[in-house]
Amino acid sequence: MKSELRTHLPLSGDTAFLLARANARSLAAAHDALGAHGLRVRSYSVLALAAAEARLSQRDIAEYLWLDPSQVVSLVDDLQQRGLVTREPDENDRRAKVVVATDEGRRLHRAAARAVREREQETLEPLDETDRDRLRELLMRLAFPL
Amino acid sequence: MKSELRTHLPLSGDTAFLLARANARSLAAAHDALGAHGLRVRSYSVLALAAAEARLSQRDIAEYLWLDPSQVVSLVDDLQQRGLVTREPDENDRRAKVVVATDEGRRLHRAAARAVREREQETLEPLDETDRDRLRELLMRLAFPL
DNA sequence: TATTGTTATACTCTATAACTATA
DNA sequence: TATAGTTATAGAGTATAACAATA
Repeated sequence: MKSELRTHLPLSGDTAFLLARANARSLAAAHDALGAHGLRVRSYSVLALAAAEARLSQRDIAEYLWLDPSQVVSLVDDLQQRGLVTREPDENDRRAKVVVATDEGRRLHRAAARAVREREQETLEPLDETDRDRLRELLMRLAFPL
Repeated sequence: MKSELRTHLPLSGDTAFLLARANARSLAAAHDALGAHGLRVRSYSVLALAAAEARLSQRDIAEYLWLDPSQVVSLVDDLQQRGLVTREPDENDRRAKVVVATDEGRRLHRAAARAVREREQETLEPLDETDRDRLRELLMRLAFPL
């Protein structure tokens, strides 16, 4: 990078810019780690929610991942065709469909999650353990306000 | 959000996920603030670099914003057609083109930057001043490692 | 009437390769 | 041979509106 930039970084006053750039590095690493498992960031995220205990509907998943419900349809379609998740009827609401990971989906999720965590260490390398915890805590409050 | 989710948040162990979700909120706010000024996040970012002192080439801009050089072409095309930036020849390298903001471009940038900063306060509302500084410092190290 | 999942469509963003002019 | 800018293209992501089944 140009030396003038190093000394006076444009946009660095905008937290939004720093977030975006840090996120770009992080996303690239995650995408890279997931490729070997046949997943992308978004399909991995949906699979992770399907593997959770909460028995989430497609609507829940859309809200949690900040996706449009129509996007969740095709993501679940894909995972279902690969035998990684199933759509189960919600007993309390016949409109809703609960997305649940199959055994194979759970196995893949565990392996992929491990890969993501390992690769994440590189992105987080500039921070020591204390700073990583601090960052997670701050991001948590931004990501889930209230 | 479902109450089970509030107590045990899936994916919250992945810093990448927290970054992505915080960034999604932040991006939406910035996009919203910029709309009134006829800018998007990416065109605003390019304009901000053109308004900086460093006299950056398109290549510099691409690297700084994590964009492909070919994307910068059309972003600069658009800003140039609107009279907000000009392409100036680099005296030291006749291949390169320096992107410089016009007076009108500088005015728009100042107004847009103000709007982004104001709107950003809402996103950062869960954090007090000390935490905001801490977050910026941590993100800076992730965004610009070395 | 409102909500869930779905389909369809258009638009933006991303990734890649090739070309030209310069270095 | 390598780099800066450009063009072209395909694929992924995003935003919106409409519809059927159900609440």
